[in-house]
Amino acid sequence: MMMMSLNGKQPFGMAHAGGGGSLHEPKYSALHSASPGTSAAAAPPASSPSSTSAGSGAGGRSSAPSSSSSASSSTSTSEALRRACLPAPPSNIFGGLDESLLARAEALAAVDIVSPGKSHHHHPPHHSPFKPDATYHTMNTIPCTSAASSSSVPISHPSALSGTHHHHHHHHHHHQPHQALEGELLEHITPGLALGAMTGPDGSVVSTPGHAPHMASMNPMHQAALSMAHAHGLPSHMGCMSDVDADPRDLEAFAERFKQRRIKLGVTQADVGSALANLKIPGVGSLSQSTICRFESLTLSHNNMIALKPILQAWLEEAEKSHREKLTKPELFNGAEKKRKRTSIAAPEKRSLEAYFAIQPRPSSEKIAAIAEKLDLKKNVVRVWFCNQRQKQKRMKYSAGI
DNA sequence: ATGCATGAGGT
DNA sequence: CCTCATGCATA
Repeated sequence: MMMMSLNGKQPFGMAHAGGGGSLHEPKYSALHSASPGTSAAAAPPASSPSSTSAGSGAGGRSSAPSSSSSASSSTSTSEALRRACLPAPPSNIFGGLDESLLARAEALAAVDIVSPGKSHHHHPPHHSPFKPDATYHTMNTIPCTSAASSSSVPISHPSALSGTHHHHHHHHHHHQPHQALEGELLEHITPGLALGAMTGPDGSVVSTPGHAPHMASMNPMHQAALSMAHAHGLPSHMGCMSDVDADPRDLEAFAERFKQRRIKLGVTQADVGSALANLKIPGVGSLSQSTICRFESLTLSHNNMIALKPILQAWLEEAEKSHREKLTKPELFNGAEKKRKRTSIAAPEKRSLEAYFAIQPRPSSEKIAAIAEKLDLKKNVVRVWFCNQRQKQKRMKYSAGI
């Protein structure tokens, strides 16, 4: 009974605090909508070349100054470059692959070729003692002292703006690694993946999150920034920048400045995320701590970074203004119960997946199913894993080598 | 700070 | 089913 503060925020600049306990109200982000590939609609608010976007726009923001489909990669110089830098040996199927890696992948691959006509009784000697995918969930007993909830602005407009965009697309042929190889050299390999795995890192002991009520010391100014809700238009000068600045270097610089100033204001990443909704930027709702974190660490796609920059910049300006004025308004937070499961893929399985990924980043459904069965994971889990892996491979990070 | 997940929008 | 932008749940 007496939890005064509302949300356990993470200690500022740092992270890793169980502070995750941040309970925010259901945030609906309207900021969504991606226009992959060729579409080059403007990002969020500022950029939109067409005035119409603002009014209707809401949900639709798309970015993509450059095409992004993996297939057509060369459309944008920067992106192509970026990707080229990533530590993923794309072409060398065997050339630069380590043997150990290959071995694992092969072992894995063996699975799918085994089934067809032959005896498919390749049942694993013994796989992990327990389901690798310990899908655990923790009851989220939110003791949240729900305060007055009110101004939740779930600006959710499913509408998408698809404006005129120049798009040029030349398709690239993509030679995909022959899958035949698997059938050839992998057959005899023994799937020893599961062996010697159990003892490993996969403690799988998910003990209690143990969030300590670590809120007691709040900076006097800490809340000031959270609530600036002036709906005044953003500085007009923004209109031109969001559309054109796509330099990773600028983004990197901005991200860093952003983080530093944010910390200076005593605001957590989660705070920023929620506060974003208070800026009544059309089409912009709140964002999660994750996203803010990723922005700061540049672990977002290039397009995403570009799209978010103007928004975060706007917030920063507002926050600093408010801070100066020492405007203090009551916080409004709310908690909602949400549960979700996060399957944890054990180390050995993960290694196998990685190995396989090195060979074939985009396995077919059948293969995925086979892999899933072999690793004793749900097919969907495997599929999602591959999706996420591809995304990671693509994300920006210190890829700004231009 | 990250791993796995969900969903929208496109093929 | 994929890609992308995001987010919950975690370590």
